[in-house]
Amino acid sequence: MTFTQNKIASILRHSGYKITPQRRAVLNIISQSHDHLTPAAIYEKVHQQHPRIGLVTVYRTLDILAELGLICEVHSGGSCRSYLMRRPAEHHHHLICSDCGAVIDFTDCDLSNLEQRLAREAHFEIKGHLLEFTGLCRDCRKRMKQKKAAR
Amino acid sequence: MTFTQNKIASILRHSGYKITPQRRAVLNIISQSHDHLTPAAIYEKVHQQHPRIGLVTVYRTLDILAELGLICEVHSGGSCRSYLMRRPAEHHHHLICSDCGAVIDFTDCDLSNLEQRLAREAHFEIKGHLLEFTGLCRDCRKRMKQKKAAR
DNA sequence: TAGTTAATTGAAAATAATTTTCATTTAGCA
DNA sequence: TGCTAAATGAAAATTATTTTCAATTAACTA
Ligand SMILES: [Zn+2]
Ligand SMILES: [Zn+2]
Ligand SMILES: [Zn+2]
Ligand SMILES: [Zn+2]
Repeated sequence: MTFTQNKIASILRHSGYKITPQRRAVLNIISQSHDHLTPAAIYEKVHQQHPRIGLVTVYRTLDILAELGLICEVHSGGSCRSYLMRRPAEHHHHLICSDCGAVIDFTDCDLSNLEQRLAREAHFEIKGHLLEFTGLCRDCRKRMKQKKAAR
Repeated sequence: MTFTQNKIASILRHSGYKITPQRRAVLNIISQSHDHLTPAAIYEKVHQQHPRIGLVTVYRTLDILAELGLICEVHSGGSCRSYLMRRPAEHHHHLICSDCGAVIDFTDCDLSNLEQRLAREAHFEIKGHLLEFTGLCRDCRKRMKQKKAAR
């Protein structure tokens, strides 16, 4: 479950941002897709429902949504800057299929031991972390097995 | 300690690549810097010693070196596509200072429990992971403290 | 060591990604 | 219903990356 429309609207408003149809449209697209989407892909989809929207607005909207933590940026695998809807409240990470790009969330990263050790050893004050696993999703594994069997 | 020049040359040659002065120069710059460098920054430095080198060659060289695992790509923090020398043989990760960009390596990530759990729950075949911590390095922490004290 | 050849290079052009500028429009509020 | 600051879209500007192609060169062979 993602944030509700209302919750999102309230967060935007409280941060001094207006709720515009364009911003709604971008949010809708991202929350409807389970995959991560590049700015260009988001633009394309939004554009179908909202032909007058500009790519610039998509970029600006993404910056705001990411800044507010409503969406998250995904890095692994080729293209930088893709976006995913953020699950509410909870810190989480992604499992990304290197074949089809499917994204699965997980929440219990439990890096606190590692974090403490590193902070101590490197005299770092750790503020955050980026953790992503890559591999093959269930479907892609199946597909590969079938291919192999067919040979 | 990074790979020796010879080791690197041998890896390149075994993969069918030639050892050119340009490739040497790019490797030297990356291995001499402890920070991660963008393609543009690498180009700038290489260019000083090697004025006739083109940015295109830098891009092509980076692609090859990354493909062979001799350097690694760093993602966090603003600009995508920065490169760091890879420490030999061992799997490792980075601590990145969000203030000055300093990079510190660490090796013992020990994500195997998490990995197994995720593989089981999500039916994923996990092939790799991306883990980076961000925070403040020793020096930047000091600097901040001094600033605070001065107020 | 000279000759051969496929890989590599650099310059320029092409393409793609992102940001800036600015005149016009609009959401949110009184 | 106005008012106003924020947001928008179009176009231009900037930045990042890739492609193309003729000239050069590293590595191998005779
Ligand atoms: Zn898949
Ligand atoms: Zn985490
Ligand atoms: Zn620092
Ligand atoms: Zn690891």
